[in-house]
Amino acid sequence: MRRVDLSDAECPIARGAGELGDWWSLLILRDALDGIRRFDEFAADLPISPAMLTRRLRTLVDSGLLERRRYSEHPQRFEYVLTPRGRAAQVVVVALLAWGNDQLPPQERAVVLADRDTGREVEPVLVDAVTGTPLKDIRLAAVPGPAASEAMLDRFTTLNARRARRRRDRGAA
Amino acid sequence: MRRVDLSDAECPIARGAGELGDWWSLLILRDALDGIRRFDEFAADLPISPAMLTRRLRTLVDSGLLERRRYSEHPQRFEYVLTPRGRAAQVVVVALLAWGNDQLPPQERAVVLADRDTGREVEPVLVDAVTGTPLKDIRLAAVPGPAASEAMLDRFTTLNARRARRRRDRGAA
DNA sequence: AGCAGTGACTACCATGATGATAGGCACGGC
DNA sequence: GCCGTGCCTATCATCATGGTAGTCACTGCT
Repeated sequence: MRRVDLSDAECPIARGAGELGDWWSLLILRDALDGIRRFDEFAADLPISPAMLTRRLRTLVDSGLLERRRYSEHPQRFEYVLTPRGRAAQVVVVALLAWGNDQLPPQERAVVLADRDTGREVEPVLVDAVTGTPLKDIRLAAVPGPAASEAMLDRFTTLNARRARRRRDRGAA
Repeated sequence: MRRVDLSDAECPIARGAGELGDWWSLLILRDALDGIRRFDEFAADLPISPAMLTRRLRTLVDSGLLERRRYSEHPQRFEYVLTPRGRAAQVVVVALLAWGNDQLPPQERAVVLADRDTGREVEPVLVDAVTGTPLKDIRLAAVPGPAASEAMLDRFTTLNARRARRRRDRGAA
């Protein structure tokens, strides 16, 4: 599928987009998080052709999000279970859900999240881990981290220059 | 691009995957959130061909994430700025970043988030808006919401039956 | 022994998306 | 009148997608 390779991109968003940035992968991940494991279970839940499903499962296994595990010896049967990395990708799936639900009044939501133990509905928000402030209330900016390369630093220099120029232009106008 | 149409899917994850589920859209969105607006700015920042960029910008405008705005009359010049819905999609981009950074020790991160006003680093986590509990500490389940259709209810019935069966099997083994 | 059924695929193929290159077009400045 | 800039569009080979049909290794029923 990939014509452009993002797997070794420096930016984590680009890498993430490379791994999760196609709808079948996201949908399969959603199903896996819902407890679906077997080929025919995925096939029954998604409007996907078997050929496509085989391909997608393989790429997800290759990128370490799913593990192909034999659950029966005779005949050989396999199931696909989430790896820790795959389970961690729940943030992304939940973010997608939150984004979709945010635009709907509560009565119009077809899917919501709940605590499996207490049954109480859960409403996901992104906050800063340190202060607890919702990220919506912060003017957020991506900045270079400790491991940023020269090219990455240049990119941010350019971005900042552009921001400053636009501020000036608005001020002058 | 779409061979399967997810735009009117009931599940918000599927709808979201339909709109953001390809890597160029995610990357363009990232750039837009970084303040990039113009065709050639996008083109300079991404290894994308002009034809592809035109197509992607158009689909993002069509799905209401970007707005094509004229900023110069003579000659006509356009820029692409985020709509409110597009800005809201920041959750997804930030989740992608958080997922990628989570797997790296802090010194190896090339991009991090910061508060633009205070300059302090921000570490994004998903929590429940009501209790403030991090979602990682909750056994989460998707459940049908008020607007769930018959088909959606059936899907969850099947999922629950499967979960119960597996619990029994494990108990019996 | 024969046969339908299940689970998990693979082969094949038409069609459509992608990405590269090249070109267009409207203007402004020299 | 010509060059450069900004923003695209045209064309086209190649690759990915999605649909249909078939395979293969069993199991269990008759």
